[in-house]
Amino acid sequence: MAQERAGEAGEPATGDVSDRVYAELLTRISEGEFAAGERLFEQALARQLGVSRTPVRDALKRLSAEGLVDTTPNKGAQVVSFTAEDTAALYELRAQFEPVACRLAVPRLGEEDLAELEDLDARMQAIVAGGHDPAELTGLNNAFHAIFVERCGNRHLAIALQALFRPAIVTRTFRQYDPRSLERSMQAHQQLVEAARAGDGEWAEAVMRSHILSTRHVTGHPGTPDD
Amino acid sequence: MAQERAGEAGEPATGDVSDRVYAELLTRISEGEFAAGERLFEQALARQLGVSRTPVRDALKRLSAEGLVDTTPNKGAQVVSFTAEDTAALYELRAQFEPVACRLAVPRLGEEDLAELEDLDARMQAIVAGGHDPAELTGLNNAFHAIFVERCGNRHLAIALQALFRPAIVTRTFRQYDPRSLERSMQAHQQLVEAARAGDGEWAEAVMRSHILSTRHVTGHPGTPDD
DNA sequence: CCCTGCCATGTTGCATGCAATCTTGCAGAG
DNA sequence: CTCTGCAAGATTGCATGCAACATGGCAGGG
Repeated sequence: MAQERAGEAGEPATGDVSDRVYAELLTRISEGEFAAGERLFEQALARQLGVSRTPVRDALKRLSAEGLVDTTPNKGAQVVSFTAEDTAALYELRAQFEPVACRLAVPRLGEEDLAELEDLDARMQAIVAGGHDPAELTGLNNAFHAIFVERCGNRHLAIALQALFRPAIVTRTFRQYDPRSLERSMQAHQQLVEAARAGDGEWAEAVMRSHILSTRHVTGHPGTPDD
Repeated sequence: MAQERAGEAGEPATGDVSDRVYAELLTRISEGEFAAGERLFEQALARQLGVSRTPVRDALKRLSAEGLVDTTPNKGAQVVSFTAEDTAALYELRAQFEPVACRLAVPRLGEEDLAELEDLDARMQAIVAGGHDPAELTGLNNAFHAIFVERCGNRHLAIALQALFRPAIVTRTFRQYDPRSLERSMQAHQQLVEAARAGDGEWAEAVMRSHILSTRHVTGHPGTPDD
């Protein structure tokens, strides 16, 4: 859900079933169904998803390349586990690089992208207004941020940035959502949409930077919202 | 040849044969044996390397995730081809980020790493002094730069940076080596080793930045040396 | 002569079988 | 009681068979 877009930015194109499995595993990881450090067995997943081991294997390899699972030669894959320092560093890097991607992307956004941003924003606000479902919100938020990364204009920068950002979906699950920060994030998203509509990359960059920084120092304790 | 280190930084660990195939394809691509845009057929490569299609498939997927080959759903993989703008942007990003990684890495380098840096530097100088073999030099240079990236202290930053840098090995093959820039690069490498020995991250950062920038503006024409 | 539709070939993608390796539990010696 | 060695189970990694899709050539019609 929300990751069902065929080609995000990297080279996701593999097969048909393979992509389904990948998407499934991705959402399961992001929704916290798999604990950090939990081993992922090919055969078990294959049975569960009603497919062969091959596409599962492919998906795990892909997740491994993206840094979402660790694989050891003859032992298989397990969900990454982060130390507090890792998480902090991750946010630090994000705060530095994502705004840049944002600035680069804004002038390149088409009407389609803008519409999607608005749609995602609206859906997130709807969730916040009603009953909170953190998992679903995480997915939408990822999609929201992904748009800027994907459209930054340089394939390899996009790949590199996604390598940085994707692991965050693992850490995020372990935090609660506090209403105050959440509201602030929603406002930031709205402002991002506005800046994007205005085609003002620098504005968007600034908003994105403050958006991320605002979540950084609360990292760990009371709970960061979706950034 | 220089890529034979088991685990670079990302999650390379797969199998035994699989890694061999990956390394082989990587060097072939970097040495320009495969033209840009050339299709890579699984079966053909499998026959050539005396293995099954499976490890070849794995290796191609890995290269795809790293942005070295493009894959289309039912068509397979082909070597990436860059526009001039892509290459320029790549160097731009490199100039921004690699020095940072370098600064972070230097304080973390152990005696072993320093020795390897010196060794690589020495071997590159030997090649320059004798008959030039650009291909071999490229491999050594990649290994040299990789050390800084790998030791930067953050796994995910390392992955992200490698996503940026690895594609450069494709573009580099298409340039000639001009003695003047080459000499300058060698000096930069030496200075990097010195800075690393001194544990001076900022110095190393500055050297690395100028090192990369010195190669940037000649990109395309007369030929950049190995950066 | 050019264009369109079909058919044959080739290639990828998925499923499955087998061997090598690692892990886990137990038995036996100290 | 603890530690070591072994053996059985389990899991990954590699090889191969089969079906689906894409590509290229050829024939037929305009």
